[in-house]
Amino acid sequence: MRGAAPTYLPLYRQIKDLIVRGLDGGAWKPGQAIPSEFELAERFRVSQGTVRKAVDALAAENVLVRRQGKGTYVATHGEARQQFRFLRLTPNEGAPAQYESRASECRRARASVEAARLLDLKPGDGVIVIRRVLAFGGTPAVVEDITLPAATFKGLSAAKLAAHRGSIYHLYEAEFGIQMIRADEKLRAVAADAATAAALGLARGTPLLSVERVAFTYGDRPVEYRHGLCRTDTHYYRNRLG
Amino acid sequence: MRGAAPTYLPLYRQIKDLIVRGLDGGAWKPGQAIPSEFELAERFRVSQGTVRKAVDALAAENVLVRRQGKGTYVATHGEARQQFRFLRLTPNEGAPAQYESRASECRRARASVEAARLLDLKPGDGVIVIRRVLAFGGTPAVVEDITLPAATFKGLSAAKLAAHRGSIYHLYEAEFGIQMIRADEKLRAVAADAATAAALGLARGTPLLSVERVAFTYGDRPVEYRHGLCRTDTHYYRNRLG
DNA sequence: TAGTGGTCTAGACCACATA
DNA sequence: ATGTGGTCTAGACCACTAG
Repeated sequence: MRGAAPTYLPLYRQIKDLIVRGLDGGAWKPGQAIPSEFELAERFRVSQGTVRKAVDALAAENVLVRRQGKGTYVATHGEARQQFRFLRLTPNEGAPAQYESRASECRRARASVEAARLLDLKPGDGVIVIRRVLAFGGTPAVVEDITLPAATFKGLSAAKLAAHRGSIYHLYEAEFGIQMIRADEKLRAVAADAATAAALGLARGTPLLSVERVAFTYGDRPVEYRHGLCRTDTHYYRNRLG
Repeated sequence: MRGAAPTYLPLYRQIKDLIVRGLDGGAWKPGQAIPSEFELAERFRVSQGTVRKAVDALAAENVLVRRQGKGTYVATHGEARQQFRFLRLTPNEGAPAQYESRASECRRARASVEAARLLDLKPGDGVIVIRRVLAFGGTPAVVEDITLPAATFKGLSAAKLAAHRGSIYHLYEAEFGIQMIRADEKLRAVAADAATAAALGLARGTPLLSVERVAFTYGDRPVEYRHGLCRTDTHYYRNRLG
């Protein structure tokens, strides 16, 4: 009679979903405050404690940010503090460095079978492919290809990439209203091919860290696929397990 | 007048610390149930809701495991379910594979400056160094060196390693009462040296994923340092950001 | 001083596991 | 039927921010 799904959805989970729907629909923009807990409680006809539990869950997922005495805010990639949530590359010595991004290419293409599967598209659907190089302190360290659904990122161009200051996720947020919430990555060690070696100023065959990423927005909708190749002699990929 | 530390510690945080101290002191063993929320509330002279919040925090850190209708249990590395919390290597196709561990070496040594720093020891303190190979489905895939404080793991031997079934963290838990809670890792791509290449049946210079790990027990005490080299043609290192 | 999130309590009731 | 964790509520008070 009963499947694997829960037999009922707790009230605070329903409230959480309502808040996410509001965020997804643009009711509250990144960086802005959402209504107070009591106001949301009144709106949804539940107690403030139930709203609190829903907001707690979203804060734990870094979707919302609580600030005592001020309010609860929609997380944004435009803050320095959030900058390193999706950037795990760290210099061997010293603090997380600044990086400069240079996009060498931004073209239209058709989704490969693989890209279509990962981005939940149909093969042949329009995509935008960006190739860029990340440099830390002037030294090129990462070459990556980013694949995006053209329908979602209509109008994205090399000029826009060049004009934007800040992380590319901030650009997605500011220009297209797309919030990146989480990502899955697959890491491998590979040998640099000739083109990549040249771009990074390394010998062909140098071991590089291959990072394949699928990033998701609200509701676990995949909206970005990227494949990066990183030199890891001057930097390492930090990770925390637990 | 006031430093960066909080001006006070909420009651539920104090309760949380008391529970951790109990776990650290062995009051409740891995796999066992801790007392019910009401019993803990009575013992600590607080309300059940306050205990709940403390337990919630520990469950979020995977230190405790809640089971509705049954009780709250101390997490253990002896369960298949917890097996993959610290094992990120995944076969390209199919489900997470079984792996076999073969320790080729288990010797006493003196802590290097580096190991001493990472494990919070004094240089020259006694350590145990284990070298082992992990094989997935019969194919060697990982070579790693594990460094442990000798004082904490007194009596660890090649024989014990060979005799133990299950993960090495389960061995730490079962034989030495050491619970691994979390770990920090540094990942790099490196070229296989001659010895590692031979051990893995690969050509010298093959790109390998280098994984340096410091693992911590209760109270963020570092008790294990390991350095692994993994082939990543048949497997990848999975990671989730967000 | 007012408004927000943060803590703490107490009690009622629901869902689940076990006997 | 009983005991456990899980949800929901209501109210009081604390800590922080801003005007």
